[in-house]
Amino acid sequence: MELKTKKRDKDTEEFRLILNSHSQKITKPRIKILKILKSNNKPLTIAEISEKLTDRKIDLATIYRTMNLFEELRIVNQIDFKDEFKRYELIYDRHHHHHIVCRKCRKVENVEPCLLDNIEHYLKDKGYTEVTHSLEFFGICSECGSKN
Amino acid sequence: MELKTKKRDKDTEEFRLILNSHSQKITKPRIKILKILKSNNKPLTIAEISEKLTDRKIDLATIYRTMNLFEELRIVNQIDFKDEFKRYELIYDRHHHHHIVCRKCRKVENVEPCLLDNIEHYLKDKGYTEVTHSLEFFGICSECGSKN
DNA sequence: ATGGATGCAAATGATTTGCATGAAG
DNA sequence: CTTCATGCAAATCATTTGCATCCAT
Repeated sequence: MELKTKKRDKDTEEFRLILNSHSQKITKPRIKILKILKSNNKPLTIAEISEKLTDRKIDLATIYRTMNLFEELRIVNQIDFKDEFKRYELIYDRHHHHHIVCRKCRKVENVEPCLLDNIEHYLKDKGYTEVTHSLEFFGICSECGSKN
Repeated sequence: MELKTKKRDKDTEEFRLILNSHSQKITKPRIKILKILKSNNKPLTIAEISEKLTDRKIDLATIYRTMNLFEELRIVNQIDFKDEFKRYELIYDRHHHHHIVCRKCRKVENVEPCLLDNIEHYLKDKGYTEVTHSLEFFGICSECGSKN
């Protein structure tokens, strides 16, 4: 309880600084959404974010607007798992990584090594600036594979 | 004209074989859509496919159903450029490549080298099967960059 | 005070679906 | 002939938008 409160305050402080550095207003919905994103280790859909708001619900329109803002500010990354939902993940404090998604059970794991810096350099040589990339893997995980 | 007809017939023959090998019926809409995908070098949206149907229009519902079928059969790849539209590209006859999309003008170029086989092996070692990946790059192209 | 964020309701727009008809094997 | 694809219209559902109100600065 004591620990939890401490951690919460520390995160809040961090999020206030981030919003401030982008000249954005510090509001309850924004802080709450950032906390939910931080406490989850996988990309979340809008619906999942909404469900995790246990206390007071935030309007869906607000969540959509907030995520669009965060994406523009590059606070979150929009990730496509080739289903019908867009997913979002915090990027400000994580080292760059990717995902492997099971085509059957939709389980998500992180893929740590990022070996794409050389390709990004190649593109920069071609004249592109602000180069980023989006990389996701898809497969059948061992549990789903053995169940056939 | 003669050449064009020849080429058309050759493609048609190829597409008939592909559909046949998946026990799928050979229909005019399917052949037409495959031809459009083949004669374009970049991933197309449903709307773009529809526009390119100059002679007789195919119903949008049919295009959607066809693309969903082709995706399941792995005849096309669904590609996400982080805008509001899904895009589709033929995969059966191309060597694996990726894209670089300009964030401003949305120009698309191919990125040829694919250096990800080592990561796919790593994932297979972890127990995943049928591993594929989806990789797109985003940046500002030199024209858009100089225009500022 | 005041500009921007939120909530609510309504609109939008891509995608899906039900059903009758038509074409493929 | 029988199954399945197509066209059309209607439905669905994620996402956006307009507007009045509220809150952060």
